[in-house]
Amino acid sequence: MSEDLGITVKKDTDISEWYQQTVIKGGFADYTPVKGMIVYRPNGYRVWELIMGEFDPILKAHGVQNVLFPLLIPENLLTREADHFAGFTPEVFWVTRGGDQPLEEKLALRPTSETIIHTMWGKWLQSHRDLPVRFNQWCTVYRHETKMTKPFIRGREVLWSETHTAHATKQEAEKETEWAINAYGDLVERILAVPVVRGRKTDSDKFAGAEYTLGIEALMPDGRALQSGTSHLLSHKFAEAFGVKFVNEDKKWTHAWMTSYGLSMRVIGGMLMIHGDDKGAVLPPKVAPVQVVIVPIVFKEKEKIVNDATGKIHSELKKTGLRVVLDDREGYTAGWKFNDWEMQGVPLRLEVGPRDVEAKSVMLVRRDTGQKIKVPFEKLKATVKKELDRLHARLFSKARESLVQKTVNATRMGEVKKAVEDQKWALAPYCGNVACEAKMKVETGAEPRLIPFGQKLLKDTRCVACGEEATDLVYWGKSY
RNA sequence: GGGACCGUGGUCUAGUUUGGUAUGAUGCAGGUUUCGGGAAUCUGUGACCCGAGUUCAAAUCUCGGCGGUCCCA
Repeated sequence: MSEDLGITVKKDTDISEWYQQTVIKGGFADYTPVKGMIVYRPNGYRVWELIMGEFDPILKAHGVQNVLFPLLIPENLLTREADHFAGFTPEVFWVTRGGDQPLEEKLALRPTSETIIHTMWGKWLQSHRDLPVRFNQWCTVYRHETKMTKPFIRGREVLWSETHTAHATKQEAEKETEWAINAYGDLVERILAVPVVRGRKTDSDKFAGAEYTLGIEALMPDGRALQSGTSHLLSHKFAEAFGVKFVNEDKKWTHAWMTSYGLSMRVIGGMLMIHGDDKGAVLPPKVAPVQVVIVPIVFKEKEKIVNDATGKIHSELKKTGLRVVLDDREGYTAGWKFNDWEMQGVPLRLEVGPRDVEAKSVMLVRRDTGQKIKVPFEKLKATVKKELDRLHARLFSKARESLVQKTVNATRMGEVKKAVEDQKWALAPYCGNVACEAKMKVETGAEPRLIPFGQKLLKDTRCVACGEEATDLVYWGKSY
């Protein structure tokens, strides 16, 4: 066996290198000649398709309609809402030429689509009867990132779902904002087995132009937080800038209350980083392109009985709706195939050789634990289902334990600093003063990630940075 | 925004200091033989990121570009 065929570094030793190899060798993505833009290879894109497949019906059931707006946004629209433009302008890609001719007006590759969607709503919306309206698009957005890029985690081209809504009342819009962040949190936990904390971003970290931003954050094995979905209460600012108005029941023209929320393929990166091991990816069954792989162990003289058995198992399992592959490739040994599928993260493997066929059973192997279970033919379907569920549950509980174990309650700056050094994050009180965030960054290396929902501050709690009366508990940590 | 490192067949890699025929592995194609954790063997295949400069001669030295990785703000 050659050691450098698979993943050549241990996850604990060098997570950056490990992640890169896991993504590339697992067939999820690869670099392209375009800086910061990756290609989603079949394994990676299929994961995204499965995420879309799970989430799109949830959006539709909530009254969201799918649309597709133009990729290019004229400069004058992007600049119309001042905070929004100030926030995004440093990283906008501009199209300035058409063929040989310079364009009269620069066109931005959308960094996000509020400006173009609200423009059209300004034209279309007239009555309170038109509200609420909810548009979603599964699309790409573009940001000229100057920081280091990382496949799925940060790139210049991002695949995502962006949803935009307009409502008649602020209460409704606020409710929408909360609905979205909980929908994201539930989705990520249910299908990616990634536990998240939910809460509000501090003011310095909110979406450019929003009244406030809600977010979900997952914690990576190296103690960095990964923002995995955001939901913004835009209130009236955009409505005013783009003239999104309607006639209310009192016959008065009123601005609509807007929200927007987004979930990107970043969650795929987080999922890979959290669950993977030294052999590569470990995929939760709900998003695994292949859930079960059957590997025949073929011997010359017993070839036929093994092939008959695996063929039968394959077609039986397919009938149950599972995504199952029979690896009958010739010229590869069984051991080679094991490693190949493990690298890709396939949750369950069924080994079928002459010994198994004679015993009327198969050997089922769990990707997460390596555990081998001898399963009689007649119990196979039920056992496969059960083990897939168990695998998902174990991935989630392991990740949740890690989240709990890496969360430190702190009241002093030194404790936050220590937490960051230990590759953890800290929950510590904060007074709401932006100067304290800057101080924390310098002294501890940590940024405020989220103000979790449902935290009750004891009276007289002091800000971890300045010692003044605190207003919120905040997760502090490094981030991706 | 600042800094460091790197770029050789599809992949990994030797060679770069000291300029001169490019090393090995793996992969890939076709055979033979195998198959319970990356098997063996034979034949074939395939590379110095791009551009300019220095030189009789550049993978090697210089400059620029492109791309990648990491660290700090």
